Amino acid sequence: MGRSRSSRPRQADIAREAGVSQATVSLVMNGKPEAVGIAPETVRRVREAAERLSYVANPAAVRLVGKRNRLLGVYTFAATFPVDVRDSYYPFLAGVEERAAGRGYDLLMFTASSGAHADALARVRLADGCVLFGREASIAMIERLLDDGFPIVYIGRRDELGDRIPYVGADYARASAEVVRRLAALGHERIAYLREPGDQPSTEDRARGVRAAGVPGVRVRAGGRVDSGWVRAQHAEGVTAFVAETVELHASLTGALADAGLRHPRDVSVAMLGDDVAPAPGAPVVSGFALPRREMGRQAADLLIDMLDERPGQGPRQRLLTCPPVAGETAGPARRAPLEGPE
Amino acid sequence: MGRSRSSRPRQADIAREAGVSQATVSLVMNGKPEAVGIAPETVRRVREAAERLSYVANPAAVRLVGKRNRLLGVYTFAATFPVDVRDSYYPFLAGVEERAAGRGYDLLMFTASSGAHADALARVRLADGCVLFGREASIAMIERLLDDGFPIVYIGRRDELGDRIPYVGADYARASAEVVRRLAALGHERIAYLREPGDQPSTEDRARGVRAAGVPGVRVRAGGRVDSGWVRAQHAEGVTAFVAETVELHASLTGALADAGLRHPRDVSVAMLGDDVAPAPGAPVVSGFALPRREMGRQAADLLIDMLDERPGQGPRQRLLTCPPVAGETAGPARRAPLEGPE
DNA sequence: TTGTAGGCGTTATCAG
DNA sequence: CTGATAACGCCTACAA
Repeated sequence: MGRSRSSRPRQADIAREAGVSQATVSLVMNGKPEAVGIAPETVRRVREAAERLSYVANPAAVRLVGKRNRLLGVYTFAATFPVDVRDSYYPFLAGVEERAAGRGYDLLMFTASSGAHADALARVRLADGCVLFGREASIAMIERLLDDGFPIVYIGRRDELGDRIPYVGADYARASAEVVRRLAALGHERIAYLREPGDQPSTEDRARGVRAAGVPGVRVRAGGRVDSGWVRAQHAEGVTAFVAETVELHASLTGALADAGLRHPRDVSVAMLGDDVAPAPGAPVVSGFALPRREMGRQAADLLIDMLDERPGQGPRQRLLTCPPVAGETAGPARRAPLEGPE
Repeated sequence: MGRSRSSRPRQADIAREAGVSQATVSLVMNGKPEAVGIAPETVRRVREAAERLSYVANPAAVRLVGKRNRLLGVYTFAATFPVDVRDSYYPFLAGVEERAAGRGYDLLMFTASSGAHADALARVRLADGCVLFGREASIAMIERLLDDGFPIVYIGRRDELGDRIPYVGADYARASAEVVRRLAALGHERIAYLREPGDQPSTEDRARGVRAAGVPGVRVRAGGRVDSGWVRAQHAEGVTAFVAETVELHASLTGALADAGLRHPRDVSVAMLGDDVAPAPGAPVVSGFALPRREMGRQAADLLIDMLDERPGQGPRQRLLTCPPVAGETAGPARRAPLEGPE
């Protein structure tokens, strides 16, 4: 008996069944039988035999010989925030997956368990190329991958490596400027802007946008959580609008506002330089702008696959997508500060 | 110069670097160097070279020789709904990922474009095992995997294959019964139940639960979208509550109710046999129950990894998790039907 | 203690 | 159209 039972059929088994050679089976199964000039009758016999034995090519063998695994890596630089970043991560993934599926790639998601970038540096190479994202990227790791000629695309702008690294980012600067201008148009003259510490491009870009808005009364606070004392003080100084860079800062801000007894948008306006992917049920839509996450994922995957398939890249290797503004419910017309006394 | 740049390093490359044979590299990398008796000095040299080149074993090659590659597969039988099922898919994925990360596995997500399940399910064998999910599973293919002894775990109950297939499902029957009983307790005597056509376990289980609730005035409608005419007719016949099996049916139902000028929960009550993962902003919380998606993902991954690592399975191979009820905002006390005339 | 050789299932290239 | 044969990258006896 040919193959031992319980092991799956190989091309050799089909060949025997159909009375042909294994090479013929390979040719038939690869879809180009007539191109090579194989008798229709033979093709039929082979196909039948394959069907009968319910043959499927061993993917490991196929990929081994193809020198490509048709795997698209997805690596996240885990953030250190308490909030589950995973939530904001899936929309990107959806976009990547959509394109990968369309172009015949599977996704290899590297789990951020160890967080040890050293190990990651190697594991990432399990895939043919890799989409990277997350603030707090390890530039050393990225540089190393680039040096080795390993194909990567970053989701999010990265300028640390000049034009060496392909990316698909969001135009934070422009969108942020618009947010501030909208607030100004609503009559807000003093605006407090809460930014993250550090110098990640995503942070710097937004800061630049805020400055570029050209609204004079903007004060900046870089750093962590805020409390009711701080917001009360700001309000007392005439601040009528708060702009938080991230979801985390926004959460901190709304908490502080609530503690301080300030309602928004009634007493003050609140905006965010981004959006909230996983809003609490019943929470108001935050004013700000939306990240085209899915589209970023799509374009990143396309860019990467173009590189892998050695296609002539259709577009630039570094792209910034525009972010649609979100009017939201947390910002409204400015109301002259605390002249009314409590309640 | 050894390998061409941009081609991933192989054991042969390391061997050259370390001045040993490729076989030695394999022995060292497989962790049993001292068992075979390799000089510590040699081991060190090999390890260093591997590190320097960021070596990782080619998963295809590993699989071809019949060894594990610590990749956990994830495959979704994409539904054919217009609504993006992906949304309800990520919470499961999050659970799977969490456990995979914790136990040292990376995730291999198999993508299937437009019902090409045959091809995709063949590729699945590149992983050590696979978590499957989605309604509309292809039983034939699952059976094939089982026959070949390929480790799989289904997320969702599957009874088509008896006890051959391990799964982690939700206890739809019990949760559904509770939904109906809650409506009854609110005074609803005539309830219209909209179920999907077909005989998927998830559908049948819920139907069984609805029957088991023991509420006499329940009428069933199996099939697609409903319109305002239908809901109006039901209402006229004294139906005061509607139960939709799925998000899709629920969406159709609320549309029809709006068209018919019926408000819920004021005029009629609405419940769902499940929850809405991606509710529209500002949409009310739908009464029904929650699927413990993340936990299902966790347990499925654990179950599968137990099989892969040949651990003594901690629990049963087929599990049903209970679904916490969700009071929601769409169901309320019954209000005697349309005796009040319009407006 | 280390190297050599055979094989996993497939593709691809030859000369027959 | 068919055999034979050489990769692909890795593992594992078996030799030395």
